[in-house]
Amino acid sequence: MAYDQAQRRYCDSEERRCPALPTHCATCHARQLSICGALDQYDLPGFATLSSHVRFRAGQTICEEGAPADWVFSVTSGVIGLHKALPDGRRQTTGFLFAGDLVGLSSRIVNACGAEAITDVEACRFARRRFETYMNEHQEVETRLLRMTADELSAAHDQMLLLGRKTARERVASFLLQLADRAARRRVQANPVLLPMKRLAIADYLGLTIETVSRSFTGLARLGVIEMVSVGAVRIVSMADLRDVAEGR
Amino acid sequence: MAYDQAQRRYCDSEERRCPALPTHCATCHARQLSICGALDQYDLPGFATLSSHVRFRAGQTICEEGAPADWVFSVTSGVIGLHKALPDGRRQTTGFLFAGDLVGLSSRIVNACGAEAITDVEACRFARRRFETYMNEHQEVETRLLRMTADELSAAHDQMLLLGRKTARERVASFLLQLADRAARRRVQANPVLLPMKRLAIADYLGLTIETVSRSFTGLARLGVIEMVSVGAVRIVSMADLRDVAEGR
DNA sequence: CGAACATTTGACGCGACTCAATAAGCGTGG
DNA sequence: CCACGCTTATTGAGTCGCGTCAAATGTTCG
Repeated sequence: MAYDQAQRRYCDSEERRCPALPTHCATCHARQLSICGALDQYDLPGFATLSSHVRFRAGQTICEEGAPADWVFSVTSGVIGLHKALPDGRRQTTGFLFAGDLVGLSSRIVNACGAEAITDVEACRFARRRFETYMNEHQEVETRLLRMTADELSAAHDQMLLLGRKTARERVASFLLQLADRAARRRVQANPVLLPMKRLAIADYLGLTIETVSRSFTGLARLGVIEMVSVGAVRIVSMADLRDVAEGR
Repeated sequence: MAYDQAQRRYCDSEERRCPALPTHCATCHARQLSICGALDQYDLPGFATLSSHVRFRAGQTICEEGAPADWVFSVTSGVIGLHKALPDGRRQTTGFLFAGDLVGLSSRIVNACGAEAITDVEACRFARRRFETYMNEHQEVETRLLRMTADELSAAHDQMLLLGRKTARERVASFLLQLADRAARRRVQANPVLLPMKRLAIADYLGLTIETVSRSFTGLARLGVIEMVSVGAVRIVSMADLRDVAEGR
């Protein structure tokens, strides 16, 4: 996460989502962490006192599906995975959240999804009750949240197309494009795409098994559209070709 | 759609979503149609003039994926299907909308999904620009829309679990439970579940083919958890057993 | 009644899953 | 620096659920 000296803040929130309101979290004492464009302590007096800074180690459970939805989190660094599960243990990851994203948009009374730290994570935690009260008192926050939730919904629809209709290879190609796209928007390294999550997490997100994910990577590499730099980094040789593969053309 | 003499309105909006604000559409001259709890002409003066009443025949295209998102629709009767498609024609239906639902929640500049009339449809149409302006001026509308969008997002996550991890039989069982649930909430016939859509529309929604949908119905019937009353009506013999099948237990 | 369309059923093939073995990463300690 | 053990990733062989293609049956409506 890069510190912008000119703006005196860290810059890893997504620019598309947070075009106007650069922010930081006053409860993170040592450093000023970008929390989310939706939440601006300057425009919104008293906001900073609502949150506390929390950390999670990779693999740690942040909240469980079906548990009371007491908290809203704003990711400041690291990656969080949201997931739903069936009684027999089959699991579907519904999304990965990066710095600038909010955890809990789809929850009301109980958590719609479980959340797990994919990497080490830092986040700002808000009591949902107070968060919602504050939101109702500050319409600009509510407007911003509505936009973010609508964007999430749109992304969920894309993922439904992926899960319902795409082949394994198309899914993995689409996933790489998603990651590259998000990285570019967050202004971090986008071409050798970094994969912060393990194969299992990717498989859970794409509705596949780890073996099929692995074979799909190999297949894409043999096609020549990507090169495996390492297990956790993929060079996209041709963006256009990868897009064609992802869309089944 | 039943007319409630006491409340002087039609009652097919979903009670869960529209708990407090019974409404009707002043532009529907002959009858007072419930449009959506979020949109109340009494609390919100001038609102009625924003919309016009439109009709679509079954099978008609309401709007196309990727086209400019000029309109927001509020369904007053019938069923609308939202879908996304790949260049080669593979199609995924992302949701079915019934009376009381809004079309266009996930769209911003262009339509995130295409929309098609599954049955004959009546709806109220709003110019998106004016709708959003009005929304910004009336926070209660925005609050309601945020809730509706969050609910949609939660439903989308459930569907991702279905598409990514459930077997064909589990998907069809889940689908029947969804329909029964919505019918109950809309206070219309819920046990012999009515299927207003064709097998192809069901298949597109569940990420299957029509043949597999058909075989799954037959399979569930042979299991004894449902009975096919007709092509468009299914009796649920045991709700609990059907739930067990849907969850893979 | 009959044509057009929708649904069901059957036979078969393929893509992704399962199970199993091998290889690659990675931290630890000698 | 390398040896060792543990975790994670890749590759291979075989199976199975769902897709494909084809035919039969049911439904709708002029």
